[in-house]
Amino acid sequence: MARDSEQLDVRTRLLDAALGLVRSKGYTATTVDEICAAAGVTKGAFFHHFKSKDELAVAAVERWSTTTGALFAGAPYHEPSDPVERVLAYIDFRRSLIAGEPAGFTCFAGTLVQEMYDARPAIRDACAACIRDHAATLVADIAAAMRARGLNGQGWTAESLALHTQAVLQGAFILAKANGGAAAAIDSVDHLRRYVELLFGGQTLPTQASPIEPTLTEPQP
Amino acid sequence: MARDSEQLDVRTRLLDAALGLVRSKGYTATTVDEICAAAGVTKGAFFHHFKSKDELAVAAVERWSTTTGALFAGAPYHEPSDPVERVLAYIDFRRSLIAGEPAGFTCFAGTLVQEMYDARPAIRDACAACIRDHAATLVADIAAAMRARGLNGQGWTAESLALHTQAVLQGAFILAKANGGAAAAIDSVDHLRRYVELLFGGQTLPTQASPIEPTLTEPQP
DNA sequence: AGGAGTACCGACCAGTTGGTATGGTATCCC
DNA sequence: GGGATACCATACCAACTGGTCGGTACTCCT
Repeated sequence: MARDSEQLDVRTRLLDAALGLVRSKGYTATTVDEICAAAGVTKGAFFHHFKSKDELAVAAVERWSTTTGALFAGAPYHEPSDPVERVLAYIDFRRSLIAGEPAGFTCFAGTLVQEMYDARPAIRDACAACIRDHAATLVADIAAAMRARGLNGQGWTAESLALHTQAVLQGAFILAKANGGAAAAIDSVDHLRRYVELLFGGQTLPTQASPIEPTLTEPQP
Repeated sequence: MARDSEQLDVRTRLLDAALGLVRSKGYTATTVDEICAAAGVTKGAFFHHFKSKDELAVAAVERWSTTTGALFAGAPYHEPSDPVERVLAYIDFRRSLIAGEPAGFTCFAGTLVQEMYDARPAIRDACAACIRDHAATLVADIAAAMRARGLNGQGWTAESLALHTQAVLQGAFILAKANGGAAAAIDSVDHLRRYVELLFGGQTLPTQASPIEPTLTEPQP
């Protein structure tokens, strides 16, 4: 048991180091030596736990999927009884996570798949599963919201709207990286929230006049 | 003049080769030798025209910006007299471009900035300017649409909506790369169109019942 | 003619890359 | 206590990387 926890420790340190480095430098530009240095281990340890750099990448996606999955599963946006409000609360929660440096709030899977989708199918598939699985956690709430508002046969499905939220977030991250800040990304998420409000009827929420509370933008200039 | 056209030819071939390779393999994974081979020139020619690989990247972004700028400037979506319809026609035009392999319809600037935003400020700034300039071409139509529909002080600006369209497109490209096809990206663009319709009043367009013509999806399975 | 400048070639270089070979040590099982 | 195994460190390697440099062919100017 002590051995297992120790093994998990080195392995986890390698994965976390890879997550941080790849999110800011990209996958190809991140070297195995850098990952080892950041994790405080040597190359021998690296290749003891992973057969190759690509295998580490797949494992890192899985770790990213589980850690973010736990974060969202434990987040408070599931509390509202109205499914429409749950969907909006999810968007607000995603919005609240966008702060600081892009490397701190952008999506590892989205970054990785953009770079490696063509060259490494295994990595691409792992990233695709990560994004798809997260989007799937929204489908039940969106479907319930559609039923609650009598929206069906409008030419779109709960699955497509769930994926659309992920597309907006991924695109917002690119804007943030390009503009060097979180402001542009937050603006886009606000548009996403407005879209969901309009889809499900803007009158149902009390915060309609100023749909977004400005308390999360920036502490002090 | 013949010399100039010859110079432009080799330089352009290098830039086009870089555009294609980087869009499918990423910037770091694309080697100078590969670019030279794809362009049919030697390494000596490469470093005659560009002082470094990074300088080529910046020049490639500029070329991408001018070629796509010409494509959009000459596109037919500027024809409708109603500014709302022009905005929707722009979205339809973007939608029609999404077909085939992701490397063929995704955005070079978005791909590049995602990978290099932190390590190479010059490349990031060039990509940011490219995206920002393209978004700026939409602002006049969006602002006119807002005026035409009496939308002001709604908590969003024409600039933010223009950037949001780019965010949706960039995010749609990531979904396409992850899922290995254009379908997911098109779904997201459809949501974007629906958002714009809802913003400016869904009743103003004859295509409201089935907002998207399915003629552009796939020729034959 | 001849010299200067431009465009290009391709062999070469130093540094870096992912990955390996080998050896040492702690723990576990018998 | 002895061997098997997991875990990790160090030294090392072949391949590849961006970039350099001496040389060549060609054009233009005078």
